[in-house]
Amino acid sequence: MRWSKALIPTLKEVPAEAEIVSHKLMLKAGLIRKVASGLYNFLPLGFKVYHKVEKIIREEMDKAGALEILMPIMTPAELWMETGRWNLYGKELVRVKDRANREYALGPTHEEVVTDLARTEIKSYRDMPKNFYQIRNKFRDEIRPRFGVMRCREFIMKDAYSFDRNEERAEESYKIMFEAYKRIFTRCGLDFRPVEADTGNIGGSFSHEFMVLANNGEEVIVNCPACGYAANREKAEGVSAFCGNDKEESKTPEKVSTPGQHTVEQVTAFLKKTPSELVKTLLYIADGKPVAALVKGDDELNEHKLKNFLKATELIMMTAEQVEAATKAPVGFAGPVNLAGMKIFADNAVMKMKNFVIGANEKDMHYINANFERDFKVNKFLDLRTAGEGDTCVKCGKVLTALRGIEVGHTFKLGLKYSKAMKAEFLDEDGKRKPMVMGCYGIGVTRIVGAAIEQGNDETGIIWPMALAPYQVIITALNYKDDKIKLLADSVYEEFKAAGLEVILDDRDESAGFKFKDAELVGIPLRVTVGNKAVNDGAFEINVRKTKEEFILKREELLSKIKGFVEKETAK
RNA sequence: CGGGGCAUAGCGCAGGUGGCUAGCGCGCCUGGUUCGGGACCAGGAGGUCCCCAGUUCAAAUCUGGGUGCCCCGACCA
Repeated sequence: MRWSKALIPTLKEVPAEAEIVSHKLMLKAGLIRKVASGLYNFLPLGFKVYHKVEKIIREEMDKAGALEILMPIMTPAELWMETGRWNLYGKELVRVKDRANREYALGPTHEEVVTDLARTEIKSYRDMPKNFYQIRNKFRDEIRPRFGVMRCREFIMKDAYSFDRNEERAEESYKIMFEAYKRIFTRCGLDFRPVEADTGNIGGSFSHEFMVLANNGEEVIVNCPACGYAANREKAEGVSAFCGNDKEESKTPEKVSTPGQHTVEQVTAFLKKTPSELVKTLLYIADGKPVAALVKGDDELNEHKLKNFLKATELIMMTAEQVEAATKAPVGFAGPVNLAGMKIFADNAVMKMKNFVIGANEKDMHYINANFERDFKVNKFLDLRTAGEGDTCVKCGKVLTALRGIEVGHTFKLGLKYSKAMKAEFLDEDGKRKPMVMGCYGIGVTRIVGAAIEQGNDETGIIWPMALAPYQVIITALNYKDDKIKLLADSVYEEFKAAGLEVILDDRDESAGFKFKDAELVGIPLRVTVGNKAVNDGAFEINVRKTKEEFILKREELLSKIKGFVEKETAK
């Protein structure tokens, strides 16, 4: 490609809308342009990178035995009703009507559609295992699209779905995908980590997320450097550093006045205690029923854990009015004593506490020296708190750390959730009809482009991993109007092209500095400068974007050295 | 969904106490000079001042309503 013929609209100033570095650089380097909130045009350079990611994914999926198909974006409501997700998915589902007023969802994921396909086409255990995948646009009406291509309303996802005759085979399929994912992200040149994750909206028995490690990541990963345990914060387990004071003598409970003290910090400071000596009572409505959750004052309740335990489809914190109705006291004084009409669940860390502070369900009043059993009953102790940095690892007992990550892939072992709901059955060897055991596996293809930049950049611009770079080499022809330089630059360009290198020739009538800056911004891994030094002395300056190394090559060694470098840098 | 902010040329911004032809930098076009780190000179093009209504002799500017975009929050006991 000749730069003069391309469309690479680099910017000196970034549009004010961009917040994080990858978004800024994608705009600045002319990779994307916004159409509306959460909707982007991919310009030629950005789309080239996208294609590189897509190619790697397709190669690895095919190698893993998955079968590429194409399913419609517009999917009939009836399918979604079969699994109940027409209602469950909520506002995130983009719904459209056709001229006959029939309803459709623009697919946010395709479990219903593939399961429908599988139930008609897979009839026997002999037809399995099967793994269908597609690479397509997905639609999710996000509450808040943000960070450019990271969280979009329309994005491109690779989604795969496996069908097996039993649990064991399904686990094999899962493992095959897990390994394929590791290869995919490795080949993309990303620093990533698979972590245990919550199953969320998709459902199923267990899942892993593939996180690209980055400071701007939306996800928090709880990680044990000692044993390798790693999980999404939504799911992670950890033991609170404070382990309780259950050896203490039980003291007499006492109602104390705490006028105007609402928050944990206020109450404990007022009573000259620490937050870890207080148990906070959080009130929720779970599928219409009130529940109370107790966690230590300095811990955070993990709503995912509570929701999963209750098997609730909806878990909403009570409004101030609901709290008043339930506790007969304003918000800030809720406690577990005499809390009528609801079940009380407490975090494991609370179990060992003694003589703690709780709300008294009375305006401006708290109890001190409260204890379990004597003062109130707990229906069940379980892991309810959000784990974090400084906790003790449940696997090995060492200290946990926290990392930030961008979720680029997610694998789920679905089990029978969809096959049962949609009657996707097959005839097994024993002549019995059985539901297929499913797995599903997603990769955010467009998101990988952003994640790669988030991981590879410096003050001058993007630093692409070789495997994702839109071009492997840029030939910067200084003063292309000069016939000698033009002739020489063209000959190098043609030679590289013929040798199969992905090369762009900067033949624009711009100053040297301008072209160097653009090459660095756009992040081409290798730059060959053709100027007077090349014409007069046969000295071609090579610049390595990533390391800022600089060296001089002779004309005849250019191709082989450059080619060697590209091959070495491309992860296999 | 709650809170906050912004909206003026392709991008970044100024103007705003109502007033005459709406500016600046970058980018863009023409010509010339330059040519190894975002060059210089001269000339030029480009605007429904987000939209609708109101106040007024007069609205980018004041008032009301709407829309779009961005940020924060949705962990409060």
